Amino acid sequence: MPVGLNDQEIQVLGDVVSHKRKIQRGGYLHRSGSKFQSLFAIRSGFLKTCVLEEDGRQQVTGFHMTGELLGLDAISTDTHTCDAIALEDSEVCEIPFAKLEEISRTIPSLMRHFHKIMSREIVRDHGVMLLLGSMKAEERLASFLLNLSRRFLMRGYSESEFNLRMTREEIGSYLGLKLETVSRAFSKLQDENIITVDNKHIQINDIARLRLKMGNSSCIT
Amino acid sequence: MPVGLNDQEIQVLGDVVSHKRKIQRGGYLHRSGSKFQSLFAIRSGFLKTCVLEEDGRQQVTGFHMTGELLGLDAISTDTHTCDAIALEDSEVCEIPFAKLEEISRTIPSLMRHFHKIMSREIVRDHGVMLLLGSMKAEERLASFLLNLSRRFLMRGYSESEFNLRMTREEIGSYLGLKLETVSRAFSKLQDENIITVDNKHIQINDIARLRLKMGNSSCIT
DNA sequence: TGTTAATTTTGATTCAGATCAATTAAAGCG
DNA sequence: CGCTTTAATTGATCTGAATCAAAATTAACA
Repeated sequence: MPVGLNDQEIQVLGDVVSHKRKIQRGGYLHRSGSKFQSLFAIRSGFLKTCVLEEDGRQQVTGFHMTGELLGLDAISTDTHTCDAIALEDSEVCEIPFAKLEEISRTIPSLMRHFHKIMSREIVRDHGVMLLLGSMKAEERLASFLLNLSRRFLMRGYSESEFNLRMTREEIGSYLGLKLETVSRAFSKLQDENIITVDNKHIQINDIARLRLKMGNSSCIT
Repeated sequence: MPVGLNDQEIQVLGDVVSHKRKIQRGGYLHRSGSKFQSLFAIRSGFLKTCVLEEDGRQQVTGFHMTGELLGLDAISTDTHTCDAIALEDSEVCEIPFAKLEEISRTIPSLMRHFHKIMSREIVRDHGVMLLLGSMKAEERLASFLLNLSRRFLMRGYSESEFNLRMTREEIGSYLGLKLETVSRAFSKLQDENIITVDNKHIQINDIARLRLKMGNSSCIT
């Protein structure tokens, strides 16, 4: 559901503007404050975006996987507003933004598509705002897992079994919870036989009940 | 800070595509689920956007004033994802989106400007996510007031004295708090002589201390 | 492969904010 | 203008998540 391109669309963009870049686990794709030149389409891997607060702690603003587009926030001021860090070895395709704008002038469908992607990011953020503003810990985690599940499914992976790339602390940061609370929520869902947790390996045993846990189905579509 | 156009920019757009529309207090500019055709530039007034949850309660996703652009979320699916309701008599300028895209193809600076506006909305949402994910009640209210203050200032109004257009409940919904908590936070700030509250009338007595209250200055820029 | 560091789980306690409840104040309206 | 409805304040209590603390597990790496 989050900002995404299908394989074919990535291909089209790739033909036009392609400059691949590898980032290894823990490496930065870009840093907050750095000059914005290009958007990045993720070809493989898994990244997080986060902002550094002055006290040194960081707040995760999103997790991003293959097919998603990073850097949309930087268009506003020509400066990146967050760090993008690889949670596993990743490969991205650099898309010089000026070029993208230029090309989209002559290909209306590309322009339209790009606008839809930006808009989808806004809708996604509103979903997260709803989650943070109105859901309790267990509901947040259920939403989060269902969101990951759907994204893995869309990419041809299992929707019921996957490995988390991020720590409990990073999940907590994203969901507005402390890591202990995240851990407890995992344990609770496991006690109810809704999921099976083995450290980073998650198995969803009863997706319907997980959806019920989330309650408010309008969130994180 | 939120998505905005200056007077001149509104003028430019207005020359190209202008169809004004008045919405009286309590009226809908658009409803969730309705077909998306146009963006709306606010010429005067004050609106809120909100999503209706299935239980009938509504969650406020934003407050919007003169010069701001509404409807960006609807581009994604050609369907509005939220309700936009006037909190006071308002006037908007309708901007048919297809026309905007067409024109922006020939005016690069307009296209660029539009992209910046969408991006700014994403940045704004990230700020709200940060607020909801990591700030406590008093800090949230301080952020909210400072944000309003700055927006009023940008529009030529007093930054230290203004009337709220929304209820405590709507503020709470936006900030992820209950209305009682919002009320208590107002009282607390007043007890500390940082602000003076007279129902909907707010006077900021010590903007520096209000900023300190907010703490983490990276939020809601 | 052993040693250290990081991560995760679980328990006990505390606290901010929700909830429940009642009063006061303001706004709509016949 | 008085009556009704809606909004706001304030208090008392309860609760979910934070915090503090310790143990267990996993990962990193020399």
